[in-house]
Amino acid sequence: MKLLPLADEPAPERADAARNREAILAAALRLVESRGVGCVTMDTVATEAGVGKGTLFRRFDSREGLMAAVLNTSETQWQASVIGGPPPLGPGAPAMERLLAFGHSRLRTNLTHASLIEAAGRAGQRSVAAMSFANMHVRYLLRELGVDGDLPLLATAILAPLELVVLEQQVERERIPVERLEAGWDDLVRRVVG
Amino acid sequence: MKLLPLADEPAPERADAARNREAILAAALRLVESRGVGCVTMDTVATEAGVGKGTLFRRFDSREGLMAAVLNTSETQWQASVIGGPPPLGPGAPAMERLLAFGHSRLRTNLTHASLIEAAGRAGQRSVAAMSFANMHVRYLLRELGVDGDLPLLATAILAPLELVVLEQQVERERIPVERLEAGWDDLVRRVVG
DNA sequence: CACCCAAACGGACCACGGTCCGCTTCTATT
DNA sequence: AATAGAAGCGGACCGTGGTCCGTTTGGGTG
Repeated sequence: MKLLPLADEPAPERADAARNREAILAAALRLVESRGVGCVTMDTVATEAGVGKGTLFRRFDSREGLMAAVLNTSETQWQASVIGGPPPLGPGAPAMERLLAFGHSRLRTNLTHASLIEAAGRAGQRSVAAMSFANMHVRYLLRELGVDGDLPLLATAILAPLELVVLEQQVERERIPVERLEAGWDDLVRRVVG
Repeated sequence: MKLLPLADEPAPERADAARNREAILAAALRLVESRGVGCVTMDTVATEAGVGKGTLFRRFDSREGLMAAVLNTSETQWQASVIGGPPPLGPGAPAMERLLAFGHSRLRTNLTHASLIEAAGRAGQRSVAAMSFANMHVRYLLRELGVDGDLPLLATAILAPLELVVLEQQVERERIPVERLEAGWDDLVRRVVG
């Protein structure tokens, strides 16, 4: 007899499903770093993973979804180093130093994973993890610094210039060197923190 | 005898080409506002404009390019009202008021044309007109306000939270009402201007 | 162990963006 | 007006993302 779930649990995953998810993710990661995001088709990933194309789409919804999942692995590592890594990015340094280190790190990370982020598109942004974590962390640091006001919005405002769309405009179009972007961001932060 | 062009002129447009460009743009605009950006295919536009598909792509490079061109028409109108419209958006109001009005207007415009902007993608951003104009205008107002520092970067930083990617996250995901976004932006600007 | 059915699978199929190339049309020149 | 050749045209064609549905498989039940 089956027990009725009281709250709707997220539906347990069947064994083969889990195995396939792993295989797909592994194949995708391998292909992406071997031939570059742009040259990885869904068919290729499916073949490489030894599954049908339908399976890819059931698991990850879309190409964007798959790329977002791939991106998520490195994103998770990064989050770990923010939460528990060495200062000044990790805990142990004064809030202001941490905030600046955070911005620089985020800026460079975004630039590094540019093509993946782009390929992940909206799926990447809307993944609860990515944006939400950064915002929460900045909010925390701002509070620590005694800033008052609408912290969620202030955090977003500070984070916005680090978004890939903005960075790309500046780096590619206007040929601004990364160091200047960092300096500019520091300036922004100091003005906002006051 | 043909006179050699001293500087490379942008190559004059043949009459039929110009006619077709008009027809395509008109058809695209009509289709976009009648059935929505998402339901407009390149084939449809071609048919509606009475030209071949190849012609579309020769003129506008890609779907993004076409959408960017469509977007550009309203963008141009908007720019006109910033340059020569009634205050506080247009000239005649104190710089701070103008700056705030500018932000609000930009915010609402971006939200209004959300789907088009998205469809225009990178082509929309990189169009020299759009981003470059806004940045230049903000720079001008900041200078007017006696702000010093790296004005191009400061302007970008102020503009960044008004980018569609950021706005959508806040409006759709976090259900933040537009009024609060405006207030938040005002706060940001005041902190930056000091 | 045999049975069942919901969940998962997979690959044929479709729609759309984008390219290619042989043909047509414009316009400069005499 | 005739001509030539460049610029433009168009639609058959291709690759890829995404869907659909008949078939297979996992794992709970008696």
